[in-house]
Amino acid sequence: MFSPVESRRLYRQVADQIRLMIASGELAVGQRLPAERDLAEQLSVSRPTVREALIVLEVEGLVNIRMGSGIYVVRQHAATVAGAEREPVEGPFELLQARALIECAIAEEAAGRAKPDDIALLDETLTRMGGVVNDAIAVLDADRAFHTGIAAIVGNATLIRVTGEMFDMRMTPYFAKLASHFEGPTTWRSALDEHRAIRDAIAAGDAAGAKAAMRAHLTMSQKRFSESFGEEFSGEEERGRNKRPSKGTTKT
Amino acid sequence: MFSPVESRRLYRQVADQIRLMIASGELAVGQRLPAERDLAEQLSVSRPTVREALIVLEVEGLVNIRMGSGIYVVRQHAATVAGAEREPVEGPFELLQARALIECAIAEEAAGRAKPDDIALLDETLTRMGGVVNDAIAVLDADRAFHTGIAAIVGNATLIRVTGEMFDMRMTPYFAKLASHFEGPTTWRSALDEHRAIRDAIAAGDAAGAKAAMRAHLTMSQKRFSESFGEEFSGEEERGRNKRPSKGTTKT
DNA sequence: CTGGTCAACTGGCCTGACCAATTGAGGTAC
DNA sequence: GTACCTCAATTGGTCAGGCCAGTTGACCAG
Repeated sequence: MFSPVESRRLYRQVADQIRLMIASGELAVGQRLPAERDLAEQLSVSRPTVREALIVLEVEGLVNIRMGSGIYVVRQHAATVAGAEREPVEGPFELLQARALIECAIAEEAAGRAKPDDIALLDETLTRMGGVVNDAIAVLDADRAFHTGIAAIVGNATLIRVTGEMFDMRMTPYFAKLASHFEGPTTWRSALDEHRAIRDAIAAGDAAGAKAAMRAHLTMSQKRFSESFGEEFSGEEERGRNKRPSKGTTKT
Repeated sequence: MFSPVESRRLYRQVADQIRLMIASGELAVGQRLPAERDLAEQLSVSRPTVREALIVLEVEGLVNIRMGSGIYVVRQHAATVAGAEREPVEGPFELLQARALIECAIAEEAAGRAKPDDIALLDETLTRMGGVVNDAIAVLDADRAFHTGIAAIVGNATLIRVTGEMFDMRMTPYFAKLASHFEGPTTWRSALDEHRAIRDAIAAGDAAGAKAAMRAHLTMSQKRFSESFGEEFSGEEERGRNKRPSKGTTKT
């Protein structure tokens, strides 16, 4: 049943093992897990380690921990789980491709629904973005606001959230490292122009145009990205202390 | 309604506090956090509690814990968080609408790329689904495999993940409780028929047909849903950017 | 200046204990 | 007999202190 555990980030291995038992159905949905103390004994680890593993599963949404009662399986499939350790799975290009497909559909839909208020909101992000092209952090924020703002026009919270999540994924260490090389006032101004084209198409109610403009924008992003791919790691940023990305710090 | 407190667990309060400091920029991206022992002292809690909070943030992808070195801020936006009892899950209706938009675009794209192997994979999920319409859990699994299988045809890991995540969202306690009332062998057989229509359109390379079939499938899902419990969601319709309290049941 | 060693961090994990919430069995009043 | 109450066992939540292992940078021999 429960087998002892090996090495390397113990609580994560414990989490993996329990996650596997849930996915395989060995632990059915709704079922109560053994008590923390029992789990610790059966896995030959200490209770704090078991607790840490269970907290991981709780954050992932797989189990529900109820004080004084027990730990219950709430669903079978490991859902989201933010970035952390999945960089080896999805590369920047893959991400941009996915965004192109999804955000094009959103832009297309938004073109038929936009009201003056919505356009005003987009304009706000555009002017804000134009004023901070030299601030790497603030401009990213405006960029994000523009993309989620389009999703907001459709009026669906899920779309807004998914759009934001995909945007945030560029913040993985590996991605951010690359981005720091090709992002600059010049490229941001290009992106801003493309944003304006999208905004205009949506404001005009031109669904096909909005879709095309969004596709062009994300395609260009991809292009700007690949052009600076050759010189991966040439310099370090201000607070960087010579730490290579070493893309496997927490991969399991 | 009764107890808005929920008696927040300590490590979650600590996690919230640190998360806030990151979001506000007080802790910049790339910066190293104080050592666990120092954090424990500054926050007047024990080190295990700090550790548990940091593990939460690590799973969420906000920080990167490096053994022997320290804890580093990776990114600023909280984003995802699957959320066990996180009620901010959008309503079922909203979710299906988002899925319609995104999965239609995916189906459209898949129709132009499907190879025999891909179709065979879809067929496998269809036969499997047909054999277990009476098993509430197994049929859900086959359903999921079909939808992610279509995303897999496009060959983009991000799309597969997003599709699976949106599907899994129906597993929230609130959603699952409602679903148990309208899901049955009959409705599953209807869904299976709609799946077959999607599969046929993709196999035929008919992009527009695949898109239409997927839209029909998710629209029908929505309809089946609202016919049994639709009254509860009659208020939220398209274009409705309301934020329904919809406080998810912490316990069922 | 170069290369290697080592000691002071830092996180990883453990033992053992006590507190607080939940829950159900058993007792009491009606 | 039923309804309510009490209370103790069970379970998660938190704390304290300690040792081990990996990381890092200063220091010293060459």
